[in-house]
Order: sequence, then structure tokens, then C-alpha cells
Amino acid sequence: MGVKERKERDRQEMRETILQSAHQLFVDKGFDDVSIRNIAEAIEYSPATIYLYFKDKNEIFYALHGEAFKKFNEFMTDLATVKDPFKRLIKMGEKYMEFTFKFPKYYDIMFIMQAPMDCDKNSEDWKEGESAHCQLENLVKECQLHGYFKNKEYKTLSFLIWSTMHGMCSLALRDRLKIYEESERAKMIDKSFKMFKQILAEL
Amino acid sequence: MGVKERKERDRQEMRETILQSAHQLFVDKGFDDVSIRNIAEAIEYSPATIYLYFKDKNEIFYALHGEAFKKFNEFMTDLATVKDPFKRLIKMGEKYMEFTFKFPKYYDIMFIMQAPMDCDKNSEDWKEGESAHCQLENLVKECQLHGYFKNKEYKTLSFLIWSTMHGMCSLALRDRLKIYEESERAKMIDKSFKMFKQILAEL
DNA sequence: TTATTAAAATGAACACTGTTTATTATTTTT
DNA sequence: AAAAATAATAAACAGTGTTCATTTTAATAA
Repeated sequence: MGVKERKERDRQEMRETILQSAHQLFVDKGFDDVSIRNIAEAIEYSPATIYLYFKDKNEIFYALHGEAFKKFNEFMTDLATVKDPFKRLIKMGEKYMEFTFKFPKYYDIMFIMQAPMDCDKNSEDWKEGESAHCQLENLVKECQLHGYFKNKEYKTLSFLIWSTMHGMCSLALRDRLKIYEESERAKMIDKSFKMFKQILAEL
Repeated sequence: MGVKERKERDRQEMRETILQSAHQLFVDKGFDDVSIRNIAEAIEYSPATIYLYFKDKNEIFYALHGEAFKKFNEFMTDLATVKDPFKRLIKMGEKYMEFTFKFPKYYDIMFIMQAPMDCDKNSEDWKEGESAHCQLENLVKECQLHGYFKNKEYKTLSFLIWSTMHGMCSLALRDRLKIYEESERAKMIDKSFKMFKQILAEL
């Protein structure tokens, strides 16, 4: 009598359906510009039904947040092909930027959006995020084994690197480069990243 | 017959009143959590009246955006007391962080918030922002005159410095330091900034 | 001072938003 | 086939930014 099991499967399926629609709408328009009614319409259910599967809009946020990090980690997998750890670190930076500008709504939900971040640190969704950060820290550590970053605490340096990358990306994403001529904006990011690479190399 | 002049004065006064209330509410609750009706109630006028003085909520955003930068520049004035340009740059970083955590809603509106940034680059409000950035660039240039940052393009380096500071501050403000233990979070920023200073000094 | 004109303020509405609840429709169990 | 449990919904609530026809207030002209 696997009726309970089937019910649970149906439930998960419905959650998945909702999340898929939410996801699609979200990537196009961003979290704030997608309403529960939009999602409901897309899956051809009433708005109230959504609330049978998700506590509120924020719970959908968490799920998408988790998905975004999953996508991010997948995006980073081919780093493994680069043998030299320092080169891999640089490649990681390049891919970080690529991800940012290819999936701006993801980046937003991952690192910028104000959202009740008082979530369960033990949840599935959160692990993907921790994994991403762990990868950076391990890579910095590995660099140290190869003679880079001497007399630098790897945790602190990792955060500093992340901050720098995030700073550039988020300023660009949130249109704070208007101080520069339009033609220079993209170049600014490039040159800045180049200089950053150089600084890291000489560290 | 200075009636037209007085009318214009009244108009500006009303704009000021609205802005002051908006400002107060905004600093407490943040832009998104302040409604036109809130502002209207505070100044004891009907919501529709606001629209006689501001095109929409975004125009109020612009004004507050400008005010924030003004406040920021004022906050930075006492940098002048530091003679050595490099020390002044470091002090600037310290004050940048101090401003961020003292006036988080300001920082938000200045550097993080998604808002139609397709504004008039020639407006009053914008100039304060440009001035702030100009100060950084000039300071970096001055450092170069004193032997710092050799073979580095000052514009690019300025942006890189800004990015790093913004990265640290905005990640903290938007609660993205949950990967670290609660007790370590504040220290992380401190240590990270310390390392940044060291790197800059050796550049 | 009164009538006319111009300006300012508003109440009410529109089309949205997230969310809750009482009601109805569908399944499962007895 | 009847009763119980589950799922889905329509309708409502309280809120949002914004617009517009109407009314109130102030300035000008007769």
C-alpha cells in the first residue's frame, strides 16, 4: 500500500514544477519582479495552491538560491583540467566573472539580494554555497604549497580575493560604473582584473 | 510683485519637507520599506500631493542618493588632516568602512540598490558621487608622486581599491558572511582589511 | 468687495502585491 | 456507497505605486 509514498512523490513533483516555473520567470525578470500570481498562472494553478507547497515567497527564494549555487558549482567543474594551482585560481576568477555576466539574476540571488539570510545553515541549499567557498579556500591553500602567498593566512586571503571579485562584479551589475565613459566600462573591469592577477602573482 | 518667486520658494520648501520625512523614514527602514503613503502621513498631506513635487518614487530615490553622497563627502573631510598621502589612503579605507556600518541604508542606496541608474549624469545629485570617486583617484595619483604604486595605472588601481572595499562591505551588509562562525565575522573584515593595507604598502 | 481665473490639494479609483481562510472538489478509506 | 481525509480554489484583506476628476484655496481682475 504505497499510497503514502506516491503522495509524497506527487508532492515533490509539484514542488519541482513550481520551482521550475519560478526559476524560468526569475531568470528572465528577477525575484522581485516575479509574483506568486505569475508563477501560479504559469503552472495553471491558483495562487493559493503555491502556499500548500511553500511557506511563503522566501522559501522559494531559498530553493532558487540553492539551485543557483548548484549551477555555479557545475559551472566551475572544468577548473579541474588546469593543473597548476595558481593558474587554476586565475581561471576561477575568470569563470567567476563569466558566470556573473552570463547569469546576472543568479548572481543577484547568491550574493547581492537582501533576503532573510537567517536560514538554516544545515540545509541542503546552504551546502552548495559552502562548497563553493571551500573550493576557493582549498585552492588558495594549494597555491601556498606551491610557494605562492607566503606568510599569508589562507582564510583571510581567500575572503580578500572573493571580496575583490565580488566588488568588481557587483558594482558592474548594479550599474555603478557610470562614472566612467560608456566605452571604457567593460575595459575597466578587464584592466582591473588584469592588475589584480599581476598583484596576486607578485604576492 | 515677487509672488512667482515666493511660489517657487514654497515649492522648494515643500520638496525639502517631503525629502526630510522621506529621509528620516528611509534611514530607519530602507527605501523599499517606506511607502509614499508613509511619507504622506508623516507630513500630513495626501499621498497624491507627493506626486505634485516628485515625478515618482524613483525621483525621491535620486534625491536621497544625492544626499547620501553629500553626507559621505562630509564624513570624509577630516582626511585632509593626514599629510602623508598613503596614510591618508588607508585612513580613507577605514572611514569608508566606518561609514558603511554606521549608515547602512545610505551605503545601500549609494552602491548596492538596484534602481534606475539611468539618471542624468549632469545633475546636482550626481556630482557629489563623482566628487567622491575623484577624491580617491587623486589620492592614488598623489601616492604615486610619493613613490607608491609604481608602474600602475592610477585609474585602474583606484577602481580595484574601491572594488575591494566595496566587496568586503557589501558582503557584510548583505549577510553573506554566514559561512564563518558568528564570532569570527567582524574579525574577518578586520583581518582582511589589514592584509589589504599590507598588500598596498608593498605594491 | 466681489467675480473670475489659476494653482494646489485631495478622495477615490485602478491594477497590482503577498498571504489567509472558508468553501468546494477530489481521493482515499471504511 | 458513505465517511473521512486531502487538495485546490475563490474571495477577501491589507498593503503597494500611481492617476485623475473633483474640490478647496489663493491670486488676479472688475
